[in-house]
Amino acid sequence: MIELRHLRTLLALRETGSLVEAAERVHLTQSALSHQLKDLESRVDSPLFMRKTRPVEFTRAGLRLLALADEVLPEVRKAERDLARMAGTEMGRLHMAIECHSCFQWLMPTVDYFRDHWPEVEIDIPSGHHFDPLPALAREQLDLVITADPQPIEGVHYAPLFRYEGLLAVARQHPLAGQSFVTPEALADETLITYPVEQSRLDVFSQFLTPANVRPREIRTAELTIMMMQLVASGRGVCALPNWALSEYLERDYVSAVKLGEQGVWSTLYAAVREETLEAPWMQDFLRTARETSFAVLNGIKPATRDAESVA
Amino acid sequence: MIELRHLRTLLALRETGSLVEAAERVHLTQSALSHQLKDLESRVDSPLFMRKTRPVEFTRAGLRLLALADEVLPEVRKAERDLARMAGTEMGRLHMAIECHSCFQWLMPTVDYFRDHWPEVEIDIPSGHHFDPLPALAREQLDLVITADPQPIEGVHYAPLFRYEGLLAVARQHPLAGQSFVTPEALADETLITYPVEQSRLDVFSQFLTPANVRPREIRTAELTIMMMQLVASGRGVCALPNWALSEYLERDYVSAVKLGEQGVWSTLYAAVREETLEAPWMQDFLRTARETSFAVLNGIKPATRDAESVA
DNA sequence: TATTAAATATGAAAAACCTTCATTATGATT
DNA sequence: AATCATAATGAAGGTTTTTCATATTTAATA
Repeated sequence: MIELRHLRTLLALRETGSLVEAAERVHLTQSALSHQLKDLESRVDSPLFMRKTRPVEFTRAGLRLLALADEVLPEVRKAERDLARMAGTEMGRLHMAIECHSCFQWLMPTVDYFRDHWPEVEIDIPSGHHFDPLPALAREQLDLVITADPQPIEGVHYAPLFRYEGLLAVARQHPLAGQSFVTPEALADETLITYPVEQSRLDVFSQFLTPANVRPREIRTAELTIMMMQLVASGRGVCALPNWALSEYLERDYVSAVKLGEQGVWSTLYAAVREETLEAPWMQDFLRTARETSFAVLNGIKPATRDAESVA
Repeated sequence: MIELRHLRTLLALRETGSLVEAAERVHLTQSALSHQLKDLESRVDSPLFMRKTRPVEFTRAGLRLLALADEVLPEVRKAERDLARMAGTEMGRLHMAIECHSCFQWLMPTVDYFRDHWPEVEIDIPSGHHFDPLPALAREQLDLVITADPQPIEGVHYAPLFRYEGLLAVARQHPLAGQSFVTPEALADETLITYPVEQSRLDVFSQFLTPANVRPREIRTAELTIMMMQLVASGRGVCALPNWALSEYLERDYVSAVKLGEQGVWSTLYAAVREETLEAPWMQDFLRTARETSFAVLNGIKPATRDAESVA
C-alpha cells in the first residue's frame, strides 16, 4: 500500500534531483531513501525513476505518483494546519533575522502567506539588532535566521532553502562585461563594492579571492542593493551578488553580470532553526512555503543561464 | 505525521461505527486500531471521536480528518489503479457466483463500474452451475462468491459487504400485516414460500423457525423474487426476504413486511475470495466498489425503518 | 584509459514502529 | 447486580524502517 511517506519522498526527490539531497530534505539518510524507493517500486511493480541521470528522470509510473503527490499533499498540509489550530496549539513565535541583504524579494510573499494561514503565530523581523543572529537564535531571542554560512551550534538545525550562484555585476561598458567568466586576478585592479559585513562572510572572498590570495584594489561598502547597482552602473566599481538579486537589473540592462571563475561560485541559503521549534507544524509549513515561494519567485524572474533544477 | 493508514482506518470506522468492525474491515485487530487511533490522537493532539456512543461520534478534528480522507483516498485509489495498469499486471479473472438470489440490484452497477475501470480483468457470472459455489471457489473454478453463510474453508477469506435484516412479506390484508413483529409460532399455520435451496441455508429456518422448533404448515418454492411476491400478494403464502430485496414492492404497496421476532433476524452478506486473489489491487477495488455501491443502492431505495449506519 | 569523485545500492544490525495477545475497564442491557 | 459487548491497556512479539558501513556504479577528468 502506498503511504504518504512515499509521496513526500518522491516530491523531495523531484525538487532536489538526487537521493542524497532528497534524503536531507526529509530528514533521512540516503540509504533509507534508496531502500524506501526500492520497496515502493516493488509494491507498485514498476520502476519509478532513472537513477543514472542528473537530475533523476521519472518514468511514467513515477510521474503518475508525483501527480498524486501534488494533488494530495497540499490537502494533507491544509488539514494538518486546521488540526493544529483546533488543538489550540500554544501560540508560536517566529522572530527572524535575515543575514542576506537581498532576500526580501521572496521572503515577503512567504511572510504574507504565513500571516494569513497561521494568525496565532506571532511573526516579526526585528530590524537593526547589533548582536550576532546565530547566537541570538540559540539564546531563544530569535526563532529563525536566514544565512548562507551555517556554523555548527549545539541545538541548531540548518534547513537548506535553495542553492544560488554568486555573480559579478559590472558596468555594461566594462571590459569584463563580455567575458564568459572572470579570474580572481582580474579583480586586483578593481574597486569591489560589498555590504558592510565581515569579509569572511562574503562568498566572493571566502570562495574566490582569498583562496587565490588576491585583494581588490579598493573596497567600498553600500547598505542597499540599489545603491550598489548605481555605483556599478556608473563604473565606480564592481560587486558580487546572488544571481536572483541581480536579475531584475540584468533584465533592464542596467548592468552586466559575469561568472566568478570557470565553475562559478555557488552556495546554499539555509534557514537556521532551533531543533525544538523545527518540529512544530507551523515551522514545517513556513519552511515549505519559503522553499516553494523562493523557487517560484526565483524562476519567475528567470536568472539568465540557469534552469529550474539547478536553482532549486 | 499523518499517514494514509490512519485515513483508511478512520473511513472504516465511520462506515462501520465501531472499532471491532472497522478492525475487520482493515484486516487488523480491535486492539491494533485502538492503539493506532490513540497514537493518531496524540499526533494530532486532539481527540478524534467519542467511543461511548453507538455508532461512534466524531469530533470536529475527527470530521476534519474524514474530510481529508474523502478527498484523498479516492485519488490514491485512482493512482493505484493506473499504476497497476502500467505495471501490466497479469490479466486477472473474476468469475463469480451469487448465492443470494436478489443481489443483482446492487451487483450490476458494481460490475458496470468494474468493467469500465479494469478492462483487463475478465469478468463473468456463469449462470446455472450445479456444483456448490464455495468448493468451486477453492478449486479455482470461481474467484468470488457472494454468500450469507460463510463456511470455514482453508484459503478462503470472507470479506463482509453489509448487514441486512430478513423480513417476512405478507399480503396487505393478512392478519399479521399490522403487527410490529411475528413470533415463530405464528408461522405454524402459514404457507412459507422460499427459494429452492436447502432449508439450512435460509435464515428464516436457521435463525428463526428451527431454534423455536416450529415448522410452517406448508413450504412452496419459487425461483424468482417477483413470483414470490405474486404469491404473497394474492394471499397464497408468506415469504422471508432481505429488507432491500423487498423494498421496491413495499414502496408500491404491493405487499406488507413484518419483523421476524422482536429483535429481527439479521445477517451479513460476504464476498468469499481466495486468499491469494484478495490482495490483487483490482480485487480490493472490486470489494470497495461493491460495498460502496450496495450502500448507495440500499440507501437510495430507503428500507423503511433502518438508518444508514445499521445497514452499512 | 585509468583515476577520481560523487551518487546510489546493498546487507546486516539496530531502532522504531505496529500488531497481537491476554487481560482489564467501561458502558449498555437485562 | 449480572451479563454482554465494546474499548483500553501493557507487555511481548513481529515487522518494517532506518542506519551504518561498505560496495558498486556512473560520469567526469587527468
